[in-house]
Amino acid sequence: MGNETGTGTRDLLIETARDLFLLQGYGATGVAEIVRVAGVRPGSLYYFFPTKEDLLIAVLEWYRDNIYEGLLQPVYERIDDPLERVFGILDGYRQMLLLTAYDQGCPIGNLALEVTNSHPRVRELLKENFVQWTDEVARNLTLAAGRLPAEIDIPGLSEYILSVMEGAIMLARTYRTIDPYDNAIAHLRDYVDRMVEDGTNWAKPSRFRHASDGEKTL
Amino acid sequence: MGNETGTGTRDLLIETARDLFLLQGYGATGVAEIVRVAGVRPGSLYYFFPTKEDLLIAVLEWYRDNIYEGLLQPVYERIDDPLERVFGILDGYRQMLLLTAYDQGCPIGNLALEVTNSHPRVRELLKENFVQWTDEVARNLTLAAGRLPAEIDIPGLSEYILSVMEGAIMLARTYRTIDPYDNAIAHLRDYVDRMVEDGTNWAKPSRFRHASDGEKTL
DNA sequence: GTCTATACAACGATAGAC
DNA sequence: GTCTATCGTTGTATAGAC
Repeated sequence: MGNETGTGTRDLLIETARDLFLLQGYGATGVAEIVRVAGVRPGSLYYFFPTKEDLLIAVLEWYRDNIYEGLLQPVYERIDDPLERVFGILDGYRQMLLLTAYDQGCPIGNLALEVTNSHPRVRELLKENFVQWTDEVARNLTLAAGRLPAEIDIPGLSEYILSVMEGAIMLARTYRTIDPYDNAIAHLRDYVDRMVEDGTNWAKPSRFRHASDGEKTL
Repeated sequence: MGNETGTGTRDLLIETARDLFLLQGYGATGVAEIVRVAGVRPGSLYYFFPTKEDLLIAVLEWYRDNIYEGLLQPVYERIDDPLERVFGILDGYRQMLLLTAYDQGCPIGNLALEVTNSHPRVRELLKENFVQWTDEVARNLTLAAGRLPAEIDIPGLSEYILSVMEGAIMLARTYRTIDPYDNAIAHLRDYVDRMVEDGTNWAKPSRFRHASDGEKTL
């Protein structure tokens, strides 16, 4: 096909590299393989991306710019409750693990551990992706703030949720079973439930506590 | 130097590879670099390890066989309380992040995400290392069982703690700041505190709850 | 913007003398 | 068990015609 700007080829290369990086990692994916799978010649790739790292940067920018379509929208279509939307996002990663037989985890998490000692711009984009994720979770938690304790540190809790998810994916992929992921999310749910039921929370060495029972069908 | 069994060279190669894999990853570390840093010739390396992957396996076996000396002993020397020993282990990773300026995370976690789609024996050893870690945490939690709710699922909680730690290391290394790690451990502490103070826990959809106050200076 | 052809270094691994 | 020398492949990246 080919259009006047060559955008089609550029996007094709980004999407091909994205998929291969996700499956095999950045270092294990060769430029030759990318152009072969994309059906493009090396000259075209290096026309758009002077180095392989520039292609990685474009992939990370793609993830950053497509979080809604790829991650949030499918969940938000099914779920309205903001707190359940957070757990819906987590369930999305669970489905990915099952569908790919643990071959694919979190794209950003994989790259984070592999290339974090790399070029500054890459780390910057990894951070941007993580921050975008936690900001979205925080937005949902804010919408659910009525059910959560007033003094809750929503950004901190959001970041904690990301930590749990990334670690749980790591274990599930290593064990080749969903159990560690389900276990981790169940504990996370238990933790949030305690906050909801409790009216207290926060991880700082706060030790103020008061009984306040009550059933909750979160 | 050189002894009759060549064990010295073998161990030297394992330790050199271990350090380089930790700093740069498995794929990014070349065999040529390993032998150069170790001051050994390629012929010697391939005498002991037919392939690079065999060397990786030896490194993972090293971690498995040295968890006490490298990880537990320094903590257990300072801390006696079993529950605090768990948080002491977590603090060890915190010190490593700070001392290496976020260049080094968890050796097993790094390799887990990088080579988990690799040879079965490698994944098996990654799992052995994780299980050994969670078993040790579970042992400590069992010793502290008097303070924890009776119905607690100790293996599940131990695995959850590992998930939190691995994810938190990932974020701290990406952000190049200790904040995400401290935030995650603080939330974990809060969660455990709630169990200790509460007398209830467990992440299954159990919703039985009963008040039981009491101060606790964990 | 895309093509063919290829440069040049690094890769894992091996051969064979000692 | 260790040495030197090197094989064959793949890696990223480039040159220059079209």
